[in-house]
Amino acid sequence: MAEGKLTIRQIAKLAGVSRSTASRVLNNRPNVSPGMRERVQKVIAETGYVPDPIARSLSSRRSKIIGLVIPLAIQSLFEDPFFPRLMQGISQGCNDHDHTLSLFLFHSEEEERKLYHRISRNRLLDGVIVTATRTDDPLIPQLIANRVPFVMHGRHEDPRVSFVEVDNETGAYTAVTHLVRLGRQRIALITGPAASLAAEDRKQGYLKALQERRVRIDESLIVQGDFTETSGYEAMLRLLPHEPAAVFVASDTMALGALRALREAGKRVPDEVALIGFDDMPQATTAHPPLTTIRQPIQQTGVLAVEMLMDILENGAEPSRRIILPTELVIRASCGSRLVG
Amino acid sequence: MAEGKLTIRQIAKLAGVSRSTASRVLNNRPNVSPGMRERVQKVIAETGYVPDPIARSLSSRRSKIIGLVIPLAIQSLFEDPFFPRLMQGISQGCNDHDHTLSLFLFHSEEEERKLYHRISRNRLLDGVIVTATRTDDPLIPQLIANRVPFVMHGRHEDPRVSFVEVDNETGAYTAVTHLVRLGRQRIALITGPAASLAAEDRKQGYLKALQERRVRIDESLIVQGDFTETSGYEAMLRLLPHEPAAVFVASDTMALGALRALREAGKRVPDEVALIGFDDMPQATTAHPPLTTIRQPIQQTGVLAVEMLMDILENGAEPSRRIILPTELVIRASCGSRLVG
DNA sequence: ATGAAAGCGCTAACAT
DNA sequence: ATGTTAGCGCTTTCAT
Repeated sequence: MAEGKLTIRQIAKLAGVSRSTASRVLNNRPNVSPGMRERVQKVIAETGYVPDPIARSLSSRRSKIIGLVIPLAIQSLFEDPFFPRLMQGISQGCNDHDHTLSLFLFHSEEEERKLYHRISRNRLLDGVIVTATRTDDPLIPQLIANRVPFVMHGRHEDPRVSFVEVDNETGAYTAVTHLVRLGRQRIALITGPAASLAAEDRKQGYLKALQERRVRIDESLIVQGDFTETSGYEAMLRLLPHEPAAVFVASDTMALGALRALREAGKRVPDEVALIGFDDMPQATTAHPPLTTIRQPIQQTGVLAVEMLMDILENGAEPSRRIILPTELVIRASCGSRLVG
Repeated sequence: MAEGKLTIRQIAKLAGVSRSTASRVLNNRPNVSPGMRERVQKVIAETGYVPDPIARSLSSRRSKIIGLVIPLAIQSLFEDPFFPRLMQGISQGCNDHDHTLSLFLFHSEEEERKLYHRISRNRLLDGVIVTATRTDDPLIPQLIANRVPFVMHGRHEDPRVSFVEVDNETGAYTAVTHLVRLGRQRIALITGPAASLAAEDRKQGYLKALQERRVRIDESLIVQGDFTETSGYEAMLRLLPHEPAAVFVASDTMALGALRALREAGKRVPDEVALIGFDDMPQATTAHPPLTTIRQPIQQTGVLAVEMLMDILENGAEPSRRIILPTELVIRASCGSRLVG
């Protein structure tokens, strides 16, 4: 079976056609007679031939590889269950569209700088998906300057940037409104890092919900975390002296931390303090008590990010695209009511 | 600055040398006079030229891309904090060795089959890292048959397979011995899936520790989980009627589930039931009570897997390599003693 | 030490 | 509908 290396030349020879014809059937292109097509396909099947993607890339100028870049600035979050979900979605999108996924993580600023340069100037990647990062992450302008097609996962303020995100503000608004309707006073907020637009949007949703209900904003009821469990724990500790009756926590992971602080302080949830998280991670279900939360379709955002990128690859980056997906309130025990608000 | 597309030809022209010379300095090869070398380097720096990796790959037959394959069989575990850690290690290894990492996940058996075929026959990847999977995963023989250099993360029984793993048996042995020394009777085991060699090795360690102390093995104290939190919970539920005084749980994630079952059953940990997990995940520290566990150097195994693969790439796959890393007992509150056994 | 030239395996424009 | 041919951008003999 293995007569010489298996190249399109071999296939063409074995099928008794020219390389172009072999190439045509390989790429499912028209202008091949049914008989020829079948003959070539038979040879391909028999030999198990797979065209060399490198050679293909060189001549077609499309590598069919896209990069997923997770900047250093948010790598502390990489252990959050959020990422596996996102990666599953992105991987699925890639597989669906017959592309290979490359993953870029960094372990020092120097490494990041070096790879940012490569990613933007290299022609290895057809396009890039960048996860939400500091708004001033230098990768974004670099990608734009070098005309590398890319999509952000999470919104970005530059109007030229295409992104897919989730309606964080409305999600947070829904959560807080739910707490208000349940009659909770003194609703606190554990927010995410200041540099995160998602965190910022969730904070806006919180503020909007309270303002709409004419509730005075109490700054001492707003503390900042960084999306990690520990930061949720510490934030709750700082909140405790101010006696919140409810807390909207900007991520489930932080909510788990808050829950831990509450348990150690002997506070009953939801009786004394009601809690609502954000994300709807698997752990939300098994938490004690189970966490009411705002579900966001993470995996789907991954699939859509790939789809958006494919669209850009085919039709150009302009005009920029935006997709904003809705969230959903999932009521469990931690908010003190199974009533839908 | 941008006169024509930036190719090695341009660089050579700008530096006033031939392409060969430009190529030599690009690849840090000898036989270039210092003066020439400097001139070329200057041009490269000024233009920000990055050689096209695709063209490079085609002519050098080395893509500098390695694949990380996570088979469908274990994708339910992909949300375990284990994976981000592993991926960070592997990514670090790749960056250190100037290689790109591609990630392969699957979402159906058909997709897996198709991609297995490509991965093995494609010359896109220089090599592959495969995470521990079913012992009969068809990928392994396919990679061998097609002479694709690869390394397994987790041991494999085929003697031709190179792998890096952790000393699971000794780790488990240490954990159980610790429980014995603390005077616990009726030490139970929550094990991982039968198809997992790591789970099997941990079970062997459990058995060995008990046998060595002449403790009778009680089959009703051995229940199987699948490494997920829920399975740990359910396993503990099944264990409860048999009144174990201690449980060695084959992963921290399952231990968290066991802890939940224990809490709901009103059992005090460690007073009534002592617990030791495996992995030393971040959650082990913040669990209630904090989890005594067997720490395994996950990230390091990732780095080493890449290093082993690089070695194979340079020096051939034979003889097969094996690295087995030691584990470490980390004593916290859940085992009922801070005494080192 | 340097350069000329032959590929690497494929796609795509062009010719038939 | 099919075949011929010229690259894609680089590495790598082989001359010099």
